[in-house]
Amino acid sequence: MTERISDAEHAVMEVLWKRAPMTAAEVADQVVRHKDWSLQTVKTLLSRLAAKAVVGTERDGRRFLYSPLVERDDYLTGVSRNFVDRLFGGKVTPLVAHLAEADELSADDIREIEELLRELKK
Amino acid sequence: MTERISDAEHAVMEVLWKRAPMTAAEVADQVVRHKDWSLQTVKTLLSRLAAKAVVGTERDGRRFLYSPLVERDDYLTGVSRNFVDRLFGGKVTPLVAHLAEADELSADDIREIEELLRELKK
DNA sequence: GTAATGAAACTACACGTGTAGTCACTGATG
DNA sequence: CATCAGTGACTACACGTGTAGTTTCATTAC
Repeated sequence: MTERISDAEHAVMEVLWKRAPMTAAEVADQVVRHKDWSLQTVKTLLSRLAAKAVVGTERDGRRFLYSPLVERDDYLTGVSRNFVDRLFGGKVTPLVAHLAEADELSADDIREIEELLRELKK
Repeated sequence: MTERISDAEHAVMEVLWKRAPMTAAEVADQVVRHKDWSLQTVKTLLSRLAAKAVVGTERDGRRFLYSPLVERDDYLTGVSRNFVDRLFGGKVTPLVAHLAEADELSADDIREIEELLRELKK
């Protein structure tokens, strides 16, 4: 069971998944481009992620370097499965059907997905 | 902005979406088939949902009848969009691609989705 | 060596959520 | 009429989360 990652923590993870290892200050610099948080907030989130062993720390002199210990792909798989399970009875088709009905799928999207599925069958 | 519905509240809503209006006791009877909750817990959740105007109440003598005020479809659309936005940059294709790579899509699923997309293009 | 700086660690605090317990009221029953 | 059973209302309480402020410790600059 992968540890739960909250929304705010997820924003931090996205930064670390793009590049790692990074110092807290570097992470904060990146995060602040999207979220209006203070450095302290980002540090707190990093600590919580470290406490949950979702990121690892490595001492670099007087500061830490942080790196993800969980792969982005694995995380996405976990939450996606959970999402599809809870809301669509575990089946992907109803999810796609729903998005389509709600007009969340453009004609381009449909073409893209068809192409993707064609590839998958090979 | 539709009011946020928590996980536990969602379980209650699923019951009400299947049949409504229902009394608190009836809802609890159904919910308890899946969740190991007390009647009081279900009542609390109903109250919170009513406070958020996600369910409506109608007096029936000394008790209440509860009905959803939010359509299941609208709710699903909201959370799905939110989910796809946050995790897949708002694009559905990467979501499908991800599920496929993670082997969450069976050959049958793929056929179903292809069929669905064919229908959509008409 | 003392002061300033920068980093992590610790503390804070309100709000949402999961999960109930208890109270008060109102009809029904004997 | 006195009691009981069912119901909603109110209260509780711990834990997670968002969002920091404060403290402490080590290093760097004078």
